[in-house]
Amino acid sequence: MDKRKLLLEAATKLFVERGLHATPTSAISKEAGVSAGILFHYFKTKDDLINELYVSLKKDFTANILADLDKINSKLGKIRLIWSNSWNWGLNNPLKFKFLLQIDHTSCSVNLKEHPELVENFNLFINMIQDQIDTKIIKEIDIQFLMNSMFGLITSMVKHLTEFPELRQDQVFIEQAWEMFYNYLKP
Amino acid sequence: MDKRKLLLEAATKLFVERGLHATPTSAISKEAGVSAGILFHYFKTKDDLINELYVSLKKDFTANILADLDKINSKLGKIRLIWSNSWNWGLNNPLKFKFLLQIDHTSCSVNLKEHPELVENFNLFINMIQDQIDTKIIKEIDIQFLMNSMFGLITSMVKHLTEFPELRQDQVFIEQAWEMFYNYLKP
DNA sequence: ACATTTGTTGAGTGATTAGTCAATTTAAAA
DNA sequence: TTTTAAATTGACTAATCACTCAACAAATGT
Repeated sequence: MDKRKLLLEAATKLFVERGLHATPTSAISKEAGVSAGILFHYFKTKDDLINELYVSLKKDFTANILADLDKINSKLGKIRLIWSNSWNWGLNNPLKFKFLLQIDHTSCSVNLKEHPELVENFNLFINMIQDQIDTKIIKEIDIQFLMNSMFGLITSMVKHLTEFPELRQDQVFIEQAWEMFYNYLKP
Repeated sequence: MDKRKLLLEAATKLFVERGLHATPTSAISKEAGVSAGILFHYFKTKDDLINELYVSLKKDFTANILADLDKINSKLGKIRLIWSNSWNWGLNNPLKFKFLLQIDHTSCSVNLKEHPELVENFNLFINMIQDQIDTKIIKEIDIQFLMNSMFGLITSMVKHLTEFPELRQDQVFIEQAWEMFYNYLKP
């Protein structure tokens, strides 16, 4: 029974259900089934909890979307894998996914650049794309822009499929959307 | 000096800058340059203010993206116009745009379906797309899914262009992104 | 001119919240 | 076993917040 973990999970659930502004720390500890005080044993402040939760989920996400990348040889295949990895993580972790989205759209003083693990994965992605541009596998394009478009597209589609699960022939959508996106990336 | 309007504008700014959870009503009235009490003359509660702000901006947005639609005859041209209208509204109203995004990604008990004006515009859009599917101008696709993908893509790109204005050859991006999306829509 | 409504103020209130802390339990080390 | 350290509790506090209200000002109608 790792109470720290219980707190983080309870927080994720409540933040997504009610929003940051309507989730007191007392509700979090109650949901986690622990005392009110222990929250401040593991986290200095409420903001600190939000921060740590966000960073840990972001790490979870980036680690997962880069999984098995070395098993693919084709350069294009690598982007394609990242594409479906992101998609699958989103569909398999709807709560975590919604929490990340929520924070990404709120001013929340979380500085991701302080976390070397994240910066490293981020650079890995950037370098990979740059290499693909250099070798003319994809067209000349601002990489940040590409990244945001890509995740923006995935995000909105995953959000929709999570809301309307009856639609889910997941893999079909992944494939179709990928084709659209690759059409855009082609030189 | 419409104090109601001043309050809404101040609220938009502060909500975007600090987030809902870190913006007390006192800060809003201070930013607006009015007394603390008057906020509750114009809005029953803080949530009520958030609600009214959101609905009014959503109306502003939908009204604008459907503007001049009757001046275009080509069916495809109509979607294309909605595309660039959305894009332009986002770029021209960055604060309002970010606020809408923020609420859309937070659980906030705002019920848009209570507002006939919004429902009407929403149906207008849906019917237009359905007609285009029927006349084989675009492919068979779940309309809600199409809508979310479309606005998801626009959203992420607008967000990026707002953050990095140096990139902005706006119209080029609008055109390129539209081509990608149309490629997806083609039967 | 007066009366009536509407807009505006800001000090005040009760409720809620983040965060503390002394006391107690549990676990680990010696 | 004894000692020491770490985890856990929940009542408590100080601060903050949403919201009220009595008093006043401005506008509007008669």
